[in-house]
Amino acid sequence: MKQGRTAAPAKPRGRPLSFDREAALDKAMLVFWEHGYEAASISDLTAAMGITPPSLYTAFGDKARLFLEAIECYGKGPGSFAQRALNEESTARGAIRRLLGEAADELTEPCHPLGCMMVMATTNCSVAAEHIQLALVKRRALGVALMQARIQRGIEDGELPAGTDAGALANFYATVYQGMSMQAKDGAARASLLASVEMAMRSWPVAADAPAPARRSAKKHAAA
Amino acid sequence: MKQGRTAAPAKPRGRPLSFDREAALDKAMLVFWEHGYEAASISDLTAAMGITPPSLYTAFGDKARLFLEAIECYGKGPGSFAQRALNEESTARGAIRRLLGEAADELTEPCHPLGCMMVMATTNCSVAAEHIQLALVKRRALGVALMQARIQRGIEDGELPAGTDAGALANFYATVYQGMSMQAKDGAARASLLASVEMAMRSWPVAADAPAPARRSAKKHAAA
DNA sequence: GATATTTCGTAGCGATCGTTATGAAAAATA
DNA sequence: TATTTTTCATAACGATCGCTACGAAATATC
Repeated sequence: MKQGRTAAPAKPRGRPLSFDREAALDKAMLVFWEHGYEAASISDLTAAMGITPPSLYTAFGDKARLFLEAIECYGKGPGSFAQRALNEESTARGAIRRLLGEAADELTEPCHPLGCMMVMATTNCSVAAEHIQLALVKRRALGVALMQARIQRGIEDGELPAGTDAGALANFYATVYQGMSMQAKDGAARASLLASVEMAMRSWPVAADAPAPARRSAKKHAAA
Repeated sequence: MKQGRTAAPAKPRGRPLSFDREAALDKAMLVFWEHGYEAASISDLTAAMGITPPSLYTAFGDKARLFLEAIECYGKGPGSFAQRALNEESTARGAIRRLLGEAADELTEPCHPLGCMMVMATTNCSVAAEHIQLALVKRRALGVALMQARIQRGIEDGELPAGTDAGALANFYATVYQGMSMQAKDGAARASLLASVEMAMRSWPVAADAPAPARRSAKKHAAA
């Protein structure tokens, strides 16, 4: 947003913001990512964002709305690899493999908090934050739906057996992804996650008339 | 403990406890299980346990010690199925399969909170609770070690190929288990988790000279 | 019964929680 | 310059956090 000087300057009336709203949101995202929604206090957030509580509230509404914006920020930033993997690969198998492979990189990246923010931020919370948790559950379900859609396309393309249950397959790989996120948070190394990705890909369905998958090491990139 | 009238009566001097310590601990476990360590407040706990704060502190020390006791209580109670599965099955494959299969039951059981307490209770917390989180990380690693030991025994028994990486295999199934816990917390049905268990078991290594695993549905119980 | 020991309920401790009232400061408009 | 509008920093609000004095009540020992 930040209304660049492109279309409508829309000269604001009062005193201008003294901080970069997007940069502050980025810092807030990191705090929520690291500690989760409830454990991240307003004083943690304002300290990281470099602003005072009144500035936070005038710019973002309240803690809940700030968190929801931070989630979107995550989805468009560090979490965007998933959508790219699903959209850019030519096969469903290649898409899922790339998604999990890049997840092993992303989830263990030392430049930012470990694990997936969507997975970790509200796994446990008080009754007061249940609506926040619900919002994240929906968001996660949306991610699974994207995987399912990509797999369904693979079925229709003949890449997967006709009787394949796209929903069950998507659920399985979502389960693996969420487990990888926990492992990363617990300190698992990238190589350890990649080994689990290899294992998980062995469960990929093969067409009944297709040759059995190679017993020994599979190629790193299956997509064309 | 509750010192039954078995060996040492050890007649206590002062006023006796007016509540059942183990029953109260059980209630506390449920609260921690549902909300996690930090989101479970002392007033939540005392309300569920039916006691006042001073009674809680004299009986259990403080919140952290109560939580650690609750974790042990979980491991000996609702979470004990895992150790039984690993100990009682005659094959490593059967043990892992039973562990995950019973997890699908346990994690979605409507009689108590969803998911695994060990996995959910401290996925995200403030810096003040980092030592609690560390204790749970260790506890989870202990569970993985048990799986690894069972798999290693399978390798030595010739059930699995000699070159199998027991640690990697244990990590994979731990990843699936933790992912299942998240899915259950998000409301996934038992059948959905069982489908993921089926998928995960397809990754089980087969000996090079053994016949390939059946393409169609595998038998429900692989163990003897 | 007198004393010692332990737990009981009440009530409140200091600290932090998320949030906001208040007025000065900085910009556009008049 | 005067007015309007918005953000700024200071300070504090009521509520809740984990935790604990305090004295009364309940038991064992003397």
